[in-house]
Amino acid sequence: MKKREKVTIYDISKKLNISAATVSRALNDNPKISKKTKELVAKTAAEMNYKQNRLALALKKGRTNNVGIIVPYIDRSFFSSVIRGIEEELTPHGYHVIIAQSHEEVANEMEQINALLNTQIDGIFMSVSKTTQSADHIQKVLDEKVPLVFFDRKIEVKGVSSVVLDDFKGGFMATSHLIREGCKRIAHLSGDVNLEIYRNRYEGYKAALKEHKIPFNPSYVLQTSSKIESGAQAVEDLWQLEEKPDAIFAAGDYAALGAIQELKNRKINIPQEVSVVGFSNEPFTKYLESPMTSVDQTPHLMGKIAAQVFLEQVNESQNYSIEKKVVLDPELFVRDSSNRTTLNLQNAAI
Amino acid sequence: MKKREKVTIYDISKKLNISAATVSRALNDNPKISKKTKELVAKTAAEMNYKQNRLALALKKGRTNNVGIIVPYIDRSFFSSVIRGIEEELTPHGYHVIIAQSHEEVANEMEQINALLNTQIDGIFMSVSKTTQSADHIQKVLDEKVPLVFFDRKIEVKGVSSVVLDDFKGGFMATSHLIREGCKRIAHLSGDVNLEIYRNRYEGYKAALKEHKIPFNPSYVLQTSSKIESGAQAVEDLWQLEEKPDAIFAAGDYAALGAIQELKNRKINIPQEVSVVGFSNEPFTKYLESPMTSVDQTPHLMGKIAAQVFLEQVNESQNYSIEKKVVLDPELFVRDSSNRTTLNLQNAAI
DNA sequence: TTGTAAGCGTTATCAT
DNA sequence: ATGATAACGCTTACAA
Repeated sequence: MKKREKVTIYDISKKLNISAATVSRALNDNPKISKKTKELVAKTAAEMNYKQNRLALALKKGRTNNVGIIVPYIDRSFFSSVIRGIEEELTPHGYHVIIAQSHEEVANEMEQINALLNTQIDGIFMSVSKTTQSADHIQKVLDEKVPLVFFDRKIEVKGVSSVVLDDFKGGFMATSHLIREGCKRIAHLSGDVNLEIYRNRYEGYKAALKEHKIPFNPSYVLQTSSKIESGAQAVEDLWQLEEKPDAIFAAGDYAALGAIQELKNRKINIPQEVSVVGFSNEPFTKYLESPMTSVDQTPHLMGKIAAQVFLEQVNESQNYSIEKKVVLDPELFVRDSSNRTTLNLQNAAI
Repeated sequence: MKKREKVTIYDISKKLNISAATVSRALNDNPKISKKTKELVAKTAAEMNYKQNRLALALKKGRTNNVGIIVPYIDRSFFSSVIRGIEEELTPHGYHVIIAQSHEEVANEMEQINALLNTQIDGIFMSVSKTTQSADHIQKVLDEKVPLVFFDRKIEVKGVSSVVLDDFKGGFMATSHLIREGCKRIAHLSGDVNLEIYRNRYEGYKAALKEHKIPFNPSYVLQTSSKIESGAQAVEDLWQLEEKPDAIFAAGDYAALGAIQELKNRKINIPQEVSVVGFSNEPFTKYLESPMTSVDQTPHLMGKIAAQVFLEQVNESQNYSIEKKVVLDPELFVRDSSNRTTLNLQNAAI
């Protein structure tokens, strides 16, 4: 492949018989440069098809205007929406977004962090993997004084900002909704307890029961993975019980879908006999034959706010340890799978 | 924010009283460096928490090991899957992936291209926007001798490699399948004709009709957008006709879903009275009450192959104009929405 | 085997 | 208003 030849400010300076410094200043609209030279330089640069080499700029300035995003998988609806939010907020500020996947493995997470630090990114956005327990690898980021923002899945690290959903509230809303619909024996399909988000959804569930004076029954709580089969299995297990549940609040939409499928297998009426609520508001939930009620995590907004938090952090020049914790409100989309009473007109539209 | 201090090879060289060049060589495992020095340098580097500045390396070498990907929207299931494929193929080779969105606007596409070229990416992957007509902005990429690979949506540019689906075949397979299921009056909901992919699906549809000696009826072809309402509207229009269709092949899953919804409104039996086939195999299609038949575009594979094409291109050092056109085979997932005869066991599993 | 010095393309400091 | 020069952190001839 032929070496690609780049036009530099030196080429322009030679052609115009002026110094490279002048060209640089003219290009940067420095007030000390005469209008005439500026125009001349601009014109010549365009003619020669000059393009600024942002690499050299980055080396000089010590910042690349690149940020890294580390997520478990980029093709999950939730994560790709967050990424989109970040991209859209940051692009107008001249930043570029580098993405990396952890595949839910803390080892990959470490590698990706190192690789990103090597490329001199100006910041890192990250949603930790399921297997992340300690904060050792996170500490390296802080040591380098690279701004870090957690979103959705975080671990507690002093001095690190985060933007997360109020998962407690989400669990509380979902459960309260079921109670309002008349459900009394509400089961909970919880997620991986290693992740704070699932613990919080569970706590929200318990709090709602308590507030409505409904006794908490531990045998109604099963841990599931975010797989359809896992949700179906949970129903099988629950239906071994003497007292069957009359509602299921799943901490994830896939588990909820599996539950629905197994309930239908058993000819159980949804929502009349058993109501179901999921979590995440995955796109598929609203396209089901009887659409599923689910808690929306506002991922696009989460991305945008995470980006804003980063921008604030970068612009604060003095104190080097601002920590901002943003907690977003979840939104409950009530659909057929839990709607025993009236049709919620507000959310009936797609 | 405190200026972050970086450890350079000079810091190491001072501490060890050797030259920076030796440090550099030792770090790069240069055979001319003694084992002893290498070990010493490695140890000291680790102690001092040295991290290579890949920016300086990039400036020196003229390559960043970053590639850019431009897609209409990153949070569309198809695109995020392709991106995932590219990322997974390229990460082991030390590349990082920068993503950018065009929002289906050619103007944004141009801006993103320029921005990416400025950051000195080593290659660009791109799926053109709906509004892209000419190749002027593409030519700039070629002028800079930056490897370019189109995926899925391409425009014809001499010397540019591409990885696309055989959309003709996809349309042909879908239509032939419907014919085999006994359908005689097959309607087609086509997509934006500005995009080659939709024209090809349409051509595949026509070819299948022809092969089976089924007369082509232009009033059975309607242009739709990739919206649910658009598919529903199409059914309304089609059902004005004297001779109603007995099958619908939609060039997109959302239009197909809209069609299904409207057919159900009209109490029309699917698939017995009208069979429906979509295109893209969006995740939601298999979770529908009666899952939808759809043509899969193997996006993850498409990403991986696009990445491989790029790698080949980079490694070819001599001729600077290898053009590779890869065409992937679509895969038909037969599900309930078109399955009049037997259950296809092979694809029955989720 | 190791050291010296130039260079990648900018910008910033200090002169003029 | 403009020019000369150093510096960002690294690699790589060329010397030694």
